Parts: sequence; structure tokens; C-alpha cells
Amino acid sequence: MRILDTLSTKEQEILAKNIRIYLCGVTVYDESHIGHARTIIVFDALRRYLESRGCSVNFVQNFTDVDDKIINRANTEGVSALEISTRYIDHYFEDFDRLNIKRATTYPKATEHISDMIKLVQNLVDLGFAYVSKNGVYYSVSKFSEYGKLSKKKTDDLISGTRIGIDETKNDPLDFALWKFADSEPMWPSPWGNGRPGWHIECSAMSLRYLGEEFEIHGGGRDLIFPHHENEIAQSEAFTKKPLAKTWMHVGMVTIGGEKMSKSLGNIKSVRYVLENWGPNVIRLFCLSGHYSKPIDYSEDLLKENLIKWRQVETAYYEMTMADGTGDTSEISSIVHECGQEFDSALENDFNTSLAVSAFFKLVKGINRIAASESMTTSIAGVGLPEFERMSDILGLSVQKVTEQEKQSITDLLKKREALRDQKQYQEADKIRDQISQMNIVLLDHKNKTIWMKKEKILLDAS
RNA sequence: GGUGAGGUGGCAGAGCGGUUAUGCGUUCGCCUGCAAAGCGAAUUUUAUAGGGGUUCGAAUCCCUUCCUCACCUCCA
Repeated sequence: MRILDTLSTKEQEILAKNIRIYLCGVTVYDESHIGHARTIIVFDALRRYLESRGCSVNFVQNFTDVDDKIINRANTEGVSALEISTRYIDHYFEDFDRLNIKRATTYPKATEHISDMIKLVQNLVDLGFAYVSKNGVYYSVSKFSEYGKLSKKKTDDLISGTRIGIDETKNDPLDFALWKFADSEPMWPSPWGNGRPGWHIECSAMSLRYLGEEFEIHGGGRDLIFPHHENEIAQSEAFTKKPLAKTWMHVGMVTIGGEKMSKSLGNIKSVRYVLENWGPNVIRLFCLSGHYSKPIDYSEDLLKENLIKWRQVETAYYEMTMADGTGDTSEISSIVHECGQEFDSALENDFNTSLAVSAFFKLVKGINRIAASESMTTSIAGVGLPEFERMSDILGLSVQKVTEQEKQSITDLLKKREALRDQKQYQEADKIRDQISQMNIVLLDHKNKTIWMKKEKILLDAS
């Protein structure tokens, strides 16, 4: 497949069978929001797609668990930084498991790799790329001639554009901290004095440990291009003398009312909140319905639109699983063939999930069209369902399934309803339908049979 | 001020030199005892920010004007 590489601004062919991916995760000082979710959903889908093509994926996603914001929050609450980071890592897994994110191969934490970082900093000092100053150890940007290559910035422009007060303890305003001296917890001893790691060094150290040199894909939100990824490149490449990653992939921002969603602007929608109201599948559809590199604007209207689409997916699934009889499969075969090709070629071409999702919906519509014409059969479902499931697995969508027990009681109730309908006792029959709907089961009467579907309960469905 | 990405029908969103993207919405039908579920048809004035240009042909390439967003500080 081809991915547009941020560094070269050209499409890179991803050919390897073993793919190593490093995704910059979250700083665990508060609830995750829908912007974090988008990046993670995109990479989850990418990973699922690569695996479906037979690749083996080593997926590493870090947790930044030492940071000023964590410490501030700990101080405010009067608890330890560890308590804060542990709490939000727990919350992270609760939220993202619900979002049907496959667990990464490894979730390294910064605090568990302090010695790796110290070694890397020592190497950078030894190589002359870093120096010890009054407040810590700094990376000397001027020593790395390629600085700015990822974010397309010239160091002169960066200096003139500096918006914060110049730190006199640094040799150069562009230099950034590798190790910051500190005399309160959390802190660790180092050859230069007690302190804490700078933000960027963790990713250089941990990607090297878990993925080695020059791995296939490095990703994150677009807002990480500068300074975070630029600094990672400076650190890692000064040390290894090799490209940090073969391909850089950056996910666009989630905006709200056209403005970036962020804590500082106070316009965030937490993953918890959105999950509570819309459920995981609607969120995934929403996040995958545009190209990953472009921004998407959060709105309840758009979520609502995706909910309507999600209902069609659920219907298609149950129409197929509840089919019987045999029949001509030529129509479904050509739909499957066409949509399957469109789906794959969309993803091959810079992971265009927007097009892939629309191909998936062509399949869904096709299935529902056949069902509506009273010609869905087991043989047709036998052709449609595998492709339907292949696509939903890649997109990470998951229709609610029923337990055997539920199935039994639904079947019993349906028999009663059928009997009542035969006797034209519709009021009584509708009572049973209401009773069934309490179990989130929706009935669909076909000419000769009744289909039932377990639909995801979605809070804002009625609104 | 610098850098980057964009401006497509009521809305969302692909295409990136020549064929209806697609979806949602809306209207009218169909199916149904009814329906919370679906299906069909129609619909978006020349849909491609404005103005030039290249071309037999441009939403797609070039120039230009305007606008939006992001990054340049922590940020997914």
C-alpha cells in the first residue's frame, strides 16, 4: 500500500511483511477526548488492514506518564503523580476497549524507561549533540543540520517566530531539554543531577528499544509534527545516523465549530461522553468517514447521520444471518466483487477510509436491496456475509450479537405474535412486539417471515 | 510575520486532465394490519471560492485575488 509520507511529501510504498509502527499516545493527566480517539481509531484500522493482508504488525503506543501537567494535577488533588497517571491509564483502557481498539503489542511508559533515556542522553552528550546547562541537559539544535526537515521549517524562521521568552540558560533559543533538573518527586538520579526526562526523549528511547532503527511507520496527530517529531528525529538520527522511520503518517485534527478541539480551548468532548451517547460504532464511522489527513468537524448532526448509517449496517447483518433457502447468487457476487475491489484499492491508496467506507455502504445497500425484494437466501448470504465481515473487521465495527438464551425467548415470543397476527388480533400482537423491543430487538416483517435484529442501544437515537 | 494543508451541491465527503462518486437530507411512491425497519424514483440552476491562462477538453495543471484551518508554546 502507499502512504503519503510527511517527511518526503511523497507516497511511500509499504512493502514489508513485518511492519513496525510507533504511535505517539497520550499524556495521562485527564480523560481522553474525541481528537485522541480519531488518531487511535485511524491507526487501529490501519493495523487491522495490514494484518488482514497477512502482515505481522508490531504496534507500539506509548503513555507519557511523567509531565508537568500530571504533576500539577497531582498537586491540585493532593495525590501522587503515579496515582494520577495510573487512574488515567485505567480510564484509557476502559474507553478504548469499548471503542473496539485492538490492544497494541506494547504500551511502554516513560517512567519505566528512565535508564534507556539517560543512556541515550549520555550518548548525545558524548557525540557533541547535547550539553549540560544550569537547568538541565539540552539538545543543541544547531549541531543537527537537518533540523526542520519534517516540519519544513527553517531555523532562522523559528528563531524570529519565537513567541515565548528566551531562556538565557540555553545556548540557543531553539535548543530543547533532554533532561530537566528537579528537586521534588517525581525525580530520578542521573549523571548530571536529579531530575526528569524531557518530553521528546522518551519516544526516541522507547521506539529504539521496542522497534529498533528505521522502522516502517511513525505516526501521531498533525500537531505533533512540530516540535515533538522534529525533535525525535534530531535525537534519534544524531545517535543512529539512520532515518528514524521510513514513513511518517499524521492524522488531522478534530475540530468543533471549525476550531481545534483541545483542553486549553475548553471545547473538548471526552471519549466517555461521546461513547455514552452514541456508542462505539457511530464514533468509528464518524472518525473514518473522512480522509485521515484532513480535519473533521465534530457535530451532533454528523453523529446522527452516522447513526442512521449504522442502523443500515445492523439490518444488513441480520437480514443475512436470518436468511433461508437457496437462490441465484450472481447479483450478490458481482456486488461483493465490485465493492471488495473498491474497498481494497481505496485503502491501498493512502489509506482512504472515506472511499472504503462508501464501498462498504454500497455492499450494505446491495444486501438490503436484495432483502427488501424478498429474495435473500442462505446461499446469497453465504456470498455476502464473509465480505461484509471482512470489511467490518477492518473498520472495527461490531454488530450486537444475541445470546442463545435471548434467541430462545425471542423465538418463543415471535411464535405467539405470529399466531395472534394470523387471528388478526393486532393489538395483542403489538404488545408482544413492544415486549421484544424492550430487549433492543427490532422486528421487520417480510412477506413470509419476520426478521429480528438486535440493535445497539443508543441514547441519542430518539432526539 | 514564517511554514503547511485546504476552499466541491442544503449538509458531510471522494475524485485530482475527458465517463452519474457515494452518503445524509428533502419530495413522491413501494412494502406493512400498522410500524420503531427497509426499498425505489425524483431532487441539488452550468456543484466544484473569484478572476485570468495552458489544453481539443480542467473540480483536476499554471498564475493571481479572496477566505478558512493548523503549526511556529503544551497538545492526538
